[in-house]
Amino acid sequence: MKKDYVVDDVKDFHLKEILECGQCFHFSRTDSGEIPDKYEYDIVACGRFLHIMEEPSVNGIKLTFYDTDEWEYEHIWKHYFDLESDYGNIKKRIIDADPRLEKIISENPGIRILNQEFFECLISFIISQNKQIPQIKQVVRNISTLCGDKRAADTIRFFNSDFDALFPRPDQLAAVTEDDIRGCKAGFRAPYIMDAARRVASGELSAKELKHLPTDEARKKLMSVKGVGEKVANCVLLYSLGRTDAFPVDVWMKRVCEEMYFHKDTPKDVIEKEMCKLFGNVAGIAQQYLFIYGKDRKIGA
DNA sequence: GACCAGGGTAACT
DNA sequence: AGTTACCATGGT
Repeated sequence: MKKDYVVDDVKDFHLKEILECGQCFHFSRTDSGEIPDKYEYDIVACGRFLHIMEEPSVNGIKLTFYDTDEWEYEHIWKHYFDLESDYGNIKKRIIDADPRLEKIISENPGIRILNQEFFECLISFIISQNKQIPQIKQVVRNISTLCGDKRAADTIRFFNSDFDALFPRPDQLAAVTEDDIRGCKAGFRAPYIMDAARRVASGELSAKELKHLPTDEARKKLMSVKGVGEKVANCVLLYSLGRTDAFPVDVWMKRVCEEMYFHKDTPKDVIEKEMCKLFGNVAGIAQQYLFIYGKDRKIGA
């Protein structure tokens, strides 16, 4: 059994805000919630099962990665949780662009943009179209159970949720049938998922290639997949390819931006363009603070 | 039963 | 180029 790995005095970090702001779908809170400021989550990501705990500490928060060694933290989780980025500086740049964001950021100051695995992110946000977050999570779970690598029982301490498999690799998902995917409650998205899986499995579409392209060209290439439009492409760029200049506009962002900036019904592409102009290279991160702010307050709904 | 959900496509003007 | 019906499924 591996030891646990502890990281102390982490700033600008809150597990609940990071995981439950709609950027990822393969996790579950497992603690009772009875101890103030303590959180435990099971996360399935990066081809691994992780149980993680957050507690308050003197200067920031303390994270415990269970059954994790130093190599795994340094090479996998540090990047996944975006712990290399200076969110103090990022917040400053956002607030410089629009001082009204200071109050909005202060409502969820622990948000970070995860660096997710490309294939899972692509499929997850294809699923996301016209679905609510709890349903997206269910389909992601169903697809994992369908054809992902199974978790060996009792190998990870405190892993309490019923996640029984990893998200499938492209070849695993490409090998099942469209009806199998429909059986996962994917509905009309099933053929989209098959198309994406086959194109990634064949090597026609890859994270490595997309990372070398300018954001506009990478977006265009992603949108050549059936079922991937402007919004889904921007989510993949932001959440898995490190493009913080990508600004996804969903129903909530449309409502929030119309209330704060446009004061009238405005096309989504206009909103995207203007917000990118305002926030530049940190637009996608500004989007995340605005998204959860608007959703929590049901602005415009 | 109508309406909506972290939308996108195809078929219309 | 800009609008509109339709797409499965589950929740209110």
